[in-house]
Amino acid sequence: MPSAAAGLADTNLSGNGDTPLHENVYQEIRRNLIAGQFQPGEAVTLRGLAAKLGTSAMPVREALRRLVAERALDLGSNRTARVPVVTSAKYAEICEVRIALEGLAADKAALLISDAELDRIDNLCADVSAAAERHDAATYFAKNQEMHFAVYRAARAPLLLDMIEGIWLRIGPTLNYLFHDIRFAGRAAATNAPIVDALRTRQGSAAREAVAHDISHAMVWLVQHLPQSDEHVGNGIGIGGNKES
Amino acid sequence: MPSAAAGLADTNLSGNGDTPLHENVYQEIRRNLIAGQFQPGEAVTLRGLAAKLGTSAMPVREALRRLVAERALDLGSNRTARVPVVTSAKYAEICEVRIALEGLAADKAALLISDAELDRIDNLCADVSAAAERHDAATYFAKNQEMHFAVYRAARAPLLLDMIEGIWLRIGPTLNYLFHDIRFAGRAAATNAPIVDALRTRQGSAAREAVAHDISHAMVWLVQHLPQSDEHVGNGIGIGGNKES
DNA sequence: TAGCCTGTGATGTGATCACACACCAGTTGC
DNA sequence: GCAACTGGTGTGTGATCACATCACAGGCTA
Repeated sequence: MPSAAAGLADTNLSGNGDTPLHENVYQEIRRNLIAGQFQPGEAVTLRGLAAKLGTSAMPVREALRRLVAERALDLGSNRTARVPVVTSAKYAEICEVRIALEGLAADKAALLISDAELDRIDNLCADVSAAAERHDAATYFAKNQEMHFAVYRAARAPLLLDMIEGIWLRIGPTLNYLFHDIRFAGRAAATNAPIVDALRTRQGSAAREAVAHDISHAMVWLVQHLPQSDEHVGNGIGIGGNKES
Repeated sequence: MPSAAAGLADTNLSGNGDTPLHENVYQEIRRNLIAGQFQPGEAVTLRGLAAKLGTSAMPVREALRRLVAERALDLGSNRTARVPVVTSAKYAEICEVRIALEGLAADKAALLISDAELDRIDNLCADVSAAAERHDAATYFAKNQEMHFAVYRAARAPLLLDMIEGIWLRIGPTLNYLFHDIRFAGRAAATNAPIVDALRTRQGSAAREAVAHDISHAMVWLVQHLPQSDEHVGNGIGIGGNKES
């Protein structure tokens, strides 16, 4: 088995018209990253990915440089890009930032959101609950993300949205991979309803607190399953930590 | 005059031992960006910079890709990298995010800061005031930045610090260039003292509010001098907007 | 004189090659 | 038997080349 891109299906991106090749490569890697196709700690090599994607090393080089700059990949000491390992300590810090940023976005959204957006968020919220009921981790993850970003997009703050996306890109690989490994409990989903309620009544501070509670609620459960240190991870054993307590 | 890197002095980065060349190129461009050596809206070309820096186009290509990913440069429609033009609307949004992020950092710093760090911040604060008295915009800018980051570093939150650095990198070019153009008024500097006071008494929420006030105070003055749209900027005329009202 | 048109230069993009370094295993020496 | 050396393989890095595209200037034609 080649060391790079264990879960990445072979593709061919060479024939896509006008958009630059490195852009497609970037999107492809990013997509697979969010979908949890890469194991945290796994090495991502230039030529390995180039072979998988059917391109030369050059577009991959640019895509990796971009992902490293966005902190979606880590640059190890030997300059090899690796999928970052989110430790419990790092995740706790990330959640503090998320509460600040996503709380602000929810606050702004409460004052600017339209009824149409509200209805769409309601539907997404129902999808999330349904997926949670079915223990369908994959669509839960996708729909939950879609619902949250529908809220944040309503804030009409592109820079803020951009930064929130960057954070989700960082934690996406680990969380999604975690949900592939650990049986999804079907909890959460109840913390989404207060967000919609606050939004519908246009209460900014209530929306902020609802988002903060949603993030905190997920955190206290997740940190138990995250590794405490980023050493000896990504060798095929799994995410580590206290998997069964 | 070549179109790229108008204010960038010729350098030679080729002989620097072990660190990769593209890393040095990145640092060099970033340094010049923060120092206001590039005009907002100015085009930054591959071969132009390569010639200036005495390297081939390859390291420059990677450095630019990285800076674009960090939003320190914009990628125009014709795929040419440009120094971003921070409009007054964008700056207002940035300040909201800054208040959320830097406020959080100040809050955390108040609980973790050491006396030695507090003394160092005190000294930097004095330097800032002295530079403001002398109307010395360059050192005011540098010392003010150093002082703020000394506070944020005391929060012991590397991810948070990283994001704050990213934001300063975005607004640095415009603000610094603005201060080169417009006579620096010597205001501000009085808003730094409350930050230090709150830190010294370990009052987190007070530190947060002091930082928020510092950011808002600078904003209301700056937005008047920022352009309202990013069109027709960077053609050598200047930053635009209502320069003399 | 006005409008179009083409040639030319510059730009980003992608491929390919050569090189230095790191890692890993096999071998040789003690 | 164990340690140190040594070879090969794979890695990122940087240079160079070829190509498509775009902007603009200059000249041509109507």
